[in-house]
Amino acid sequence: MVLVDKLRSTDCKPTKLMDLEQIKCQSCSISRLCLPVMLADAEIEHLDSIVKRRKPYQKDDVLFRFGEPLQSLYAVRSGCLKTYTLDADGIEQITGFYLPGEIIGLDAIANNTHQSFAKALDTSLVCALPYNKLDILAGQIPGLRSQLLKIMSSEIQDDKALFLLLNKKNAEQRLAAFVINLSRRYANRGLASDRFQLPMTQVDIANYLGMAVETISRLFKKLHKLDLLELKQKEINILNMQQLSHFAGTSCHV
Amino acid sequence: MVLVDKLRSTDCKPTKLMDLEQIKCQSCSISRLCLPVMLADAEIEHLDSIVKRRKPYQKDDVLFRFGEPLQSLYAVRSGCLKTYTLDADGIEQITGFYLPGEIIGLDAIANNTHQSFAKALDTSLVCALPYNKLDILAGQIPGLRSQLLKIMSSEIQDDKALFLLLNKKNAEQRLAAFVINLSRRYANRGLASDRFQLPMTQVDIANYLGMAVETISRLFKKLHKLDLLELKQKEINILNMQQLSHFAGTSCHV
DNA sequence: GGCTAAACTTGATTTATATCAAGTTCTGGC
DNA sequence: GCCAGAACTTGATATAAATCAAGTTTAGCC
Repeated sequence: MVLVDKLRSTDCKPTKLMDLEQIKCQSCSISRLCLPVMLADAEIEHLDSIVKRRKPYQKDDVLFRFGEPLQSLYAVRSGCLKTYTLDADGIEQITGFYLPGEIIGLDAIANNTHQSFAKALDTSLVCALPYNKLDILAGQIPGLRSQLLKIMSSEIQDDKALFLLLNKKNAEQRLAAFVINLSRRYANRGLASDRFQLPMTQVDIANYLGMAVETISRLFKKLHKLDLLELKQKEINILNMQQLSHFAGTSCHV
Repeated sequence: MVLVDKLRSTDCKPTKLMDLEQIKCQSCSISRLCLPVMLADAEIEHLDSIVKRRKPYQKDDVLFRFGEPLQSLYAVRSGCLKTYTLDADGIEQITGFYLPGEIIGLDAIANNTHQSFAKALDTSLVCALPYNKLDILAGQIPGLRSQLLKIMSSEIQDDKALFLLLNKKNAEQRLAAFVINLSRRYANRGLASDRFQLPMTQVDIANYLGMAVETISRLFKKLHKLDLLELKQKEINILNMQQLSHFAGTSCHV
């Protein structure tokens, strides 16, 4: 099955789908990206006991909707998801993409209400972290408390970086930076960083980066012409990482 | 003295400058915006004991620099400050403005390093919250832990909203939304929301919103022509809050 | 109280990117 | 293996806002 193959390629050990749904934090291949960083074994077990593992979400399945009360944060185990709001005309406004090891729903903590919709872009496994239990556990385990604060701080950092990107950079710098950013996130989870599948459509990328799809298409072509990357169907192949990074950072007045 | 007058107008009780530097969390007029929300008296006292009150920062004084280790978060008591980074050419890129009751430096928690510069735009009083002590205290006081998480979540919410604003709205909607946002924040601290001083220059606003100063100037003029607001020197006078909000939210195709 | 630099204003011109229009290619379901 | 809808591509045109240029006003300083 396609699904099992996909999951296999995500995890180190070849395991059956059933096992992947049940796997514990202790043996989770992405735990170093997730919450259990630096926790003692007993503490991880404690955390593991509150985590609810969900059956895989299929493409277009919705995890939560705007306005729903916060029940759980979601840690992505495999696949990819997006968060989005709807504007006055009901048009989708994508606010984020989430890869394995990343936590969805942190913005809901302030007023116990989800601020966006979350939807799977692909078959995805997630762990649900019931927030009230997580909060209590954070009071008992100093390492978990610190880690939770760090994860939130990290999200604030990322948001500020995105802000600067959108506010100060032109279209090609945005797209280059977007690709570099995805690449770094794949590298972090131990996957190939110079060759990977784009989990979202170009329409989604355009929406997220505040550009027209046509512009995205033209710019991918331009980046290819410059021998910086190749895009075949949805597979990105970064040909010159260093120059692409440079391109993303500083304006290229050519 | 100008300073004392300014502080007086910010605080309920007329007090001497010396008192304001020493005032405790228990009697701080902005405490409901700051950390002590919902804490018991004894807990507030506990928090109060770690807060270091600083002499006022003068206009252009720097609180911390990019790359410095995180010592303290800063709670604004009066005045206004900005955070910014420098781009490759050394040009200032403003990432935020901070009003009384707001906390500066949350993005530094992830890797214990400040991610920006922070500078006073005006004579400003701040409380320094030593982070290691705050973290420990958060482990002892559940209400403080929750509040800290909520404040961080709230910052993430604000960042996402800003992201949507910059990504999806045109220049006049951005400016209108910026003014509305300031107005709401003044209202939150119990000050006039329809008539207030702009604490930053138009150059700073332009920088923050990713626009040219000329555009800001023209748009303020346009908003005035539409009888939505008045700008005299640095004093904003919102003439039609409802329409201005509407203007900020939905595109006005006129 | 006059001088200087910064802040702001106004108009003319340019430009990056959106929009419009009309394709082609890909993908999933029967 | 074919069909329909979605995704992507390509070119022509429009436009919002930047840039350039040259003011005027404001505010701090000796």
